[in-house]
Amino acid sequence: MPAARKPAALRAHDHDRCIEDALAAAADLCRAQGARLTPMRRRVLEILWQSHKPLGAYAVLDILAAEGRRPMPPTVYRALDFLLAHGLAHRIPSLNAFIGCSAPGAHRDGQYLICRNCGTVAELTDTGLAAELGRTARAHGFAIESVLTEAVGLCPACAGTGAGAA
Amino acid sequence: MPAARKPAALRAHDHDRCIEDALAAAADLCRAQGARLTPMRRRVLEILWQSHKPLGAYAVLDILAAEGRRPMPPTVYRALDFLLAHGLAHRIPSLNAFIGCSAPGAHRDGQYLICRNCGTVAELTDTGLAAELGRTARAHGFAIESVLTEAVGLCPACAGTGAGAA
DNA sequence: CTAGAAATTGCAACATTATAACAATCCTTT
DNA sequence: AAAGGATTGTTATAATGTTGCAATTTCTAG
Repeated sequence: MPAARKPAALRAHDHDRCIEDALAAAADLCRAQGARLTPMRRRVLEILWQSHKPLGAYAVLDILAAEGRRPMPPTVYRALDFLLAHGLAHRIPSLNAFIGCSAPGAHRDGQYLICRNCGTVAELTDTGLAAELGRTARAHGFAIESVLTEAVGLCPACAGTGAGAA
Repeated sequence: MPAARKPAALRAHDHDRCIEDALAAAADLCRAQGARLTPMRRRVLEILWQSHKPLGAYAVLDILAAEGRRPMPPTVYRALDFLLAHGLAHRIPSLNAFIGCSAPGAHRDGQYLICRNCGTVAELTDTGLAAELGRTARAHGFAIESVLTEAVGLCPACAGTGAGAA
C-alpha cells in the first residue's frame, strides 16, 4: 500500500486553504448528521484552525473576547464539547489544549506528534497501531474501546535548526 | 517470542506483595542512582500503590492530611515530580492522575489500559508499538523522543459483569 | 567536628483549567 | 403565535497546578 500522505502540519502548504477546507468539511458533516454548526461553534473551530498548534480553552476565550464578544468559560467549553463530540476537534490531554481534527471522517484512535520546540501538532491515523494494541489487550482480557497516542519530539522544521541542543 | 506476562492489575494477585516489591525496587533504583527516597517521597509512592487505580494529586494530599501530616500542594507535587523523573510513577494526562510504575526498569513509552468502569489502569510496555510509530513519524521527518498511549475500555473483571450496557 | 553548600520541605499566595446551576434567548414545528 | 427543545448567557465555584521565598535537613569539605 502507498505511504500515507504527509500531514499538512509537517510541510509547507496554503494554510488559508487548509482552514477553508476544514470548515467546509465541518459544515458538510454537520448537515449530514443534523447537527447545528452555529456561529459560535463555527468561529471556535475556525480559531482552532488558525494554526496547527493546539489552543487552550482560555486562549480561545481571549481571542473571542478581543473580537467584542465576551463569552464566559462555559460557552467556550460547550462549543469545544460539541466539536469533540462530532469529531471536528481533538483534545490533547497532556497539553490541556484543543486542535482541529484533520480527518473528520476517520478521526478515531489518532496519533498526535507534538513538537516540543514550536508546539505544532500533526495528526496521524494509523489504524494498524490501535489494532495491534487491541489484540495485545484482548489477550489479557481487556476490551479497548478507544486509543489516544501522544508522541513528543521535534518536527521537521525544528529538527533541522539545532533545537535539540536546547 | 512468548506472550508478555499479564499485568497484575488485570488478574488476582497478592497486592501487599505488589506494594512491597514496588517499594523495594524503588529503594534499589534510588540507591543505584544516588537519588534520595525520602520518607515523604516513599510514602507518596506507597499511597499510589495502594491500588491499581490512579490517584489525583489532591487525593494523595487528602490521604496524607488524614495521617496527621498536613502538607501543602507543592509538597505533594514535588514528591510526584521526583517519582516521575525517576520513572517510579507515571502521570495519566487524560485523568490528571498518577499511578505507580509497574516496570521501573523499562518505564518509557508505555501503554495504559484504563477501565472506564472501575478505574483500574494496567501498564503495558510493548516497545514494538512505539518503534513502529517512530518509523512512520521518521518517514514524515518527525523525530519522536517519547510516546504515551492511553486506551480506554473495560478490564476483564468489568467486561464480564455487563458494565458495557451502562 | 563544624561551617558552608546543596537539597528538601514548609508555607502563603496565586494562576490556570473546568464545571454546576439556573436564566434568557433562539430556532423549529405545529 | 405558542410550545418544546436546543443553544447561549451569567454567576459562582470547584479542581488542578505553580511561584517565590523561608526554614530545615542533609551532605560535603576542610
